[in-house]
Amino acid sequence: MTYRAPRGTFDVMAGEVEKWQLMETRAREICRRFDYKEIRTPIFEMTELFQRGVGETTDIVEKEMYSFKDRGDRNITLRPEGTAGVVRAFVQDKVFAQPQPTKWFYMGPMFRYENPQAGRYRQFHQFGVEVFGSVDPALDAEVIALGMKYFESLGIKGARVEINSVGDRDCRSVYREKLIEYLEPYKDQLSKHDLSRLYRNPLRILDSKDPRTKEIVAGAPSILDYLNEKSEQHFQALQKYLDLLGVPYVVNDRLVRGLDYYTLTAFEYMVDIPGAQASTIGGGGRYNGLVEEFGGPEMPGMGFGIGLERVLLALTEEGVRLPVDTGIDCYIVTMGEEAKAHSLKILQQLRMAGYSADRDYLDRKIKAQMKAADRAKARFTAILGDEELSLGKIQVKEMATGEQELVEINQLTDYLKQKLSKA
RNA sequence: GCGGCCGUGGCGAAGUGGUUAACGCACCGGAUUGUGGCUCCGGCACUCGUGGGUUCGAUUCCCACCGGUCGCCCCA
Repeated sequence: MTYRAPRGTFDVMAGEVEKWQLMETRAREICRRFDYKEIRTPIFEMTELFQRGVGETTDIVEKEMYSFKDRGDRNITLRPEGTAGVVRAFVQDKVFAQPQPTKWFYMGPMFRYENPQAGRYRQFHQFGVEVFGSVDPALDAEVIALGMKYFESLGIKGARVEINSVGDRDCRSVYREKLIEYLEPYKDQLSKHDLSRLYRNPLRILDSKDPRTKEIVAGAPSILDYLNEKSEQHFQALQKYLDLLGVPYVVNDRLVRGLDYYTLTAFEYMVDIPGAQASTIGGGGRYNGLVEEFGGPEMPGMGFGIGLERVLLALTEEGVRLPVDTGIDCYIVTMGEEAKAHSLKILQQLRMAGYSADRDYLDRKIKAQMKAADRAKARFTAILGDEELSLGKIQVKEMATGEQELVEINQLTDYLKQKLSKA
């Protein structure tokens, strides 16, 4: 084997691609119902956009970006997540000047330079939504519910959501100080990694996986005790709306997302996937300062990103039924050069009439052609030889029953139409 | 970046320091020169990830590298 797909990437072929189509179809459908329009932004952006947007101290920016210089010496990065580009588009195209809110969804590949494992790839895919222009916590609830309905529509039953509030800039800076104050005495007990985050990004220590750190963090103050009036009200209202919508959720005050831009609401979708320890299949939150950060007006935002590779894992794990290969309507078997040539015309007619049809292109004998018809799961096989051709007729065999009829060639389409509509 | 496991035909998988590298599936052909699914027969790896070493001899032993996979960190 000379070439293979780059590390952390993969090809999707027949048998698997149907699952992807299903995930995409359901996403579009749910977005239509919630009135979200699709937005497509470039797969690469200027590196600085992600540095500013995602945050300098995040793992994504520090060690996971696919960055390079293009021939014009520009610093380019393959998008590691969807929000930054969408916000950039919102500002660049001055969509903020239009009636609000703006409700968008997107779907497509994202890139992160990480070591691949179950449910983690270097090119992975996300379905995400972003809403701009409203601070109404009902919108937070709608976004969260949209994701849950998406999982439901795919037949994933075990999805749940954890929510938290990381407060606004004011209360978060107060909390940040309190947290550092609490952690400082344990300085020498923190793992080197956690220690390195103590002053740069202390909130992230809260969801550290290090066992010792976990013990220490267990006694740390909760951000929920430091929410100011506004943040507290927002969080309470969100919970009320989620209850109203019947969305099951758990409040997790240690939940901190890996991106810096979140304010107020932060949440994660989880589903247990045995085999892979990755239980998070999506996450999101509010980012009320991001539009301004990118040079737009003060304009709130809210959204999520869902990892389709992980949805796929959940789908497979829960044994969700997927669309099956239905096979073609008609396979044309021919004998002789004249018949072979004529079959092209018949094929075209069938196809234009809306039927799926195919024939042999490998000069195979009749037996092998029949075998190919069987493999193509053809419901009917039309057999054309010199005898039939001279009569202007064609043998039509129904594969399931083995019944065969001689039909006028120019009535083949009608014949199939009648037969297929009965099934 | 770190750690475990693995690397034999299109796929799955056995095997051994030494003449022809099992088997199953798939595929191709034939039995049936105009008819699929069943059956039977035949074909299908100048070679065991790559390079180096040990040896009279290596797919089998050792080393390195590459790749895959799972995990850590972190996340989707």
